[in-house]
Amino acid sequence: MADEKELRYDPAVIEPKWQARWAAEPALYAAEPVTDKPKYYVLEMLPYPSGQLHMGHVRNYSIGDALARHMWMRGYNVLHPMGWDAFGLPAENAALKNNTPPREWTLANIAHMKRQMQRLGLGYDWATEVTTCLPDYYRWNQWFFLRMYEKGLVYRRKSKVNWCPECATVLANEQVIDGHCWRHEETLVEQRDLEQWFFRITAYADELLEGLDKLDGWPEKVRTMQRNWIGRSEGTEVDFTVEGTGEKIRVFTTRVDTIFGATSVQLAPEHAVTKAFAAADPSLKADVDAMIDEQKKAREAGDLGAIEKRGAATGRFAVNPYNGERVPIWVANYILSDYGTGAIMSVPGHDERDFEFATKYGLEIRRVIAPADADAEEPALPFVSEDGVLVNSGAYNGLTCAAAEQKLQQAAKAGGFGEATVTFRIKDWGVSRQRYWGTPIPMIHCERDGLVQVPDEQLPVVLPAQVEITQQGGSPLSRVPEFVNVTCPKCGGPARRETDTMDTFVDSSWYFYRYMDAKNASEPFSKAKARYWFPIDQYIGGVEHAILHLIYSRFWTRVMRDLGMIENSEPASRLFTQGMVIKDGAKMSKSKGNVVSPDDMVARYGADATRMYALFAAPPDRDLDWQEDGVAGVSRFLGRVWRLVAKYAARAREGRGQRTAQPAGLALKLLRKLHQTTAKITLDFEGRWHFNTCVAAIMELVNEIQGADAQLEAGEVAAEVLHELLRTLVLLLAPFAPFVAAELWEELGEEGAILRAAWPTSDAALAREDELEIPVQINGKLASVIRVATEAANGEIEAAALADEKVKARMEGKTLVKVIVVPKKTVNLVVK
RNA sequence: GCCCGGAUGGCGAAAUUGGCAGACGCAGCGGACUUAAAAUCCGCAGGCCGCAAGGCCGUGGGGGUUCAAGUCCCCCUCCGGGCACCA
Repeated sequence: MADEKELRYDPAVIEPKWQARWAAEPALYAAEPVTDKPKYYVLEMLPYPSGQLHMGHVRNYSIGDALARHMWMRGYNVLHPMGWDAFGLPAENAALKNNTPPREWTLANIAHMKRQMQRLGLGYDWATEVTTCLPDYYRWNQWFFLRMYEKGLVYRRKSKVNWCPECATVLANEQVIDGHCWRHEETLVEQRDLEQWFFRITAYADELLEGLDKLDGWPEKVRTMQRNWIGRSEGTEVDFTVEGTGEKIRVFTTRVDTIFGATSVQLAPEHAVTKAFAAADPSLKADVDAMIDEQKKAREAGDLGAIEKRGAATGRFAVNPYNGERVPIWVANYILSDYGTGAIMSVPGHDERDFEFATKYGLEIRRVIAPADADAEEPALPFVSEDGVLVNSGAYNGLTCAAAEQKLQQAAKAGGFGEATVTFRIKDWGVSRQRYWGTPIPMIHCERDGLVQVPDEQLPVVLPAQVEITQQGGSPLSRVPEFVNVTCPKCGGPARRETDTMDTFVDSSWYFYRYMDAKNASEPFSKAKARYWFPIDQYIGGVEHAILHLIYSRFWTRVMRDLGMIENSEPASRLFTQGMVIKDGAKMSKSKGNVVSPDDMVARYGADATRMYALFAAPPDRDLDWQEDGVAGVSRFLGRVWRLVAKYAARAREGRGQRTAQPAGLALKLLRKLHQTTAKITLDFEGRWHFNTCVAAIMELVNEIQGADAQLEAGEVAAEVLHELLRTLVLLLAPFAPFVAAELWEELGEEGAILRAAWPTSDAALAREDELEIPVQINGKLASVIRVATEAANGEIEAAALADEKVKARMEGKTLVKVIVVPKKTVNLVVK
């Protein structure tokens, strides 16, 4: 590299060179088998193979790769895998558009994106690659489905489901955002009644909620979102009896202590009792139909709250089981049939909404809760409080709300007209999809035997290759007779195969368990490996999966635990959600035309500069504003590193080995900066993750070394010092710019891969400054700066401050009132 | 409406515990090198006043606590995200 030409930093030369070397040496990035070594599992969310990496991916993977490389250098056994969330609708759309089979399209995209990742120098263990659309993976989806079916965690039922006309399939609740399809932001989701397969995620609702409290390595934001989504609500169900018919209306309430104040019962428009009443009353039916329509429209618009509250009296009455009182039954347009029991008791005295409704329709408003403090003035109604005592409530008068709730629940239970209960907002996970490109559901419909499981030995149920993809309703698989027509495994008679496929979120709910044992043909993964590798130490991805993928994964992990396959209850002990990549103030998107292609960046500035910029431009948890000039700046910086190392590499090599002499002068100054930088970066990797300032710190270090170039040229610094400086600099750079680090490592004459070199340690004694600059303030305003010994006593600092010329000048004619010395920080002179 | 973030130079940002606001980089300006340009290197650079020394102002706005506030407390504005008739 002595020759002039090679002094130029050219990523287009070195990056392909190392890319080829790494490809030829896959063991470099491979995890070791289960050992005594401490393990570190760092995982980035696997991408959907759309065909192109975008900057959000680059950012996500640059963070994960930096961490993985750092942990490798810290001596951990690191698992750092990558895979493909490869089922899903875009492949079918592409098939319609280009007449390419989904499988071909998907696999070609994967091949391309894998090359992009390799070009970026991301250190993945490709031997563990998982591709969810291949039978060796999705057979285990089927296997899990059957195990869950056996445990009653899978069931089939007809119900109201979300239907996206654009996708021509059903969506899970989690995939409906404000009434719109999560994939088609413009498309309103319709409600349809369909027979569907469900996973009983609600069986784990309580546990999923409680687990959040212990997930302190997860962002509070994500935990809050999940808590809201699960929406646990403790309350009481109580049966009111319809006068005349004796029919029961079960209401759900969180405030059974206010039940003596119930002055009406209100039904959802779609409640079964409503339907019965409406059938006998044409004018009521018209009202109810209008309300159903209203709710449907509001639901589709994603704003149920926008409906103006209204109701219709049914003319019927219901009896309160606690006091035998008869109250009118109403139908109201804000009561939802799918929450609680679809019926409520209305207590206008102690609930804002009920108060509003009762006022509108002239229903009775009654006080049944008084303030706990008997001397307090009677508050105006509605009085919404749980810190009161009951009044006008018969035998329960005088009890606190909490005590009354208990007694009332006991009475309901004893009287057989109700019980304490818990209601959740979360619903079971609808997993049926009427699409082709997904995991076939391994069930068979037999006329004689009903639902029959596909026997394990017949797995996988393979997706047929030749299928006509259309936009018409019904699964494309239902039009493949060879697929549909089977013999019943039980009776051997003719039977029909299930033609729905599974939601692709099934694939991503457990893929991270497969990596550690990706080739296992006899089980999803080995239990021993799971015990070693799980939970994931650090999971990294976008916050957009806070509810979808991350709640399904937590559910699935618990299911596997209860199947005896793993011992952990949570998939990941730490979660990091990186910010979005934006440009010109908006998230990058094709429609906004502000997309920056990673390929372009790599071609122009190299992978190192692109990745390092992604880490440098903002802290990883914040949004990042992409500015191409910034990438150019990072590229220039790498060029400076390159020239610096190249210039002194020969001399540094002469100084290989342990530095012995106690450094002084310039050597001390430079080594001090080096050890300070090492300490700072090491600390950041341990949790704070401000990689932007890590890069800045390396830049400062390089500035300092380069600033002494003339003295270095003059040989003022010993070869061993030069060696330590450059060698450590390259090590510090390695997690952020792996190509240039690898090249310079070799240039410095080091043997072996830099990834296997030990992360540098900081010598605290060397890093410590022996003199500090201390600002001197007068009345809190900066007056001067003094230099004192680091360990100077307060008295010395004070004396030095008072002796300072500038300070003296400012103190002229003033009286010193008080002196505050903060060691190593500041001196403040309070004067009058 | 409720819950989380956020607001700092022309721009991206930094300030780990309350202790020199603006590190690092971009853009800009000046200089060196060059026939010239690019590249590179050196330097300047929050605003206002000033030839300068220096002074005053300054972290969305208002108030407060403190010797000292970007940082803590109260109120408000704006931006981003999430939730929202949930009984």
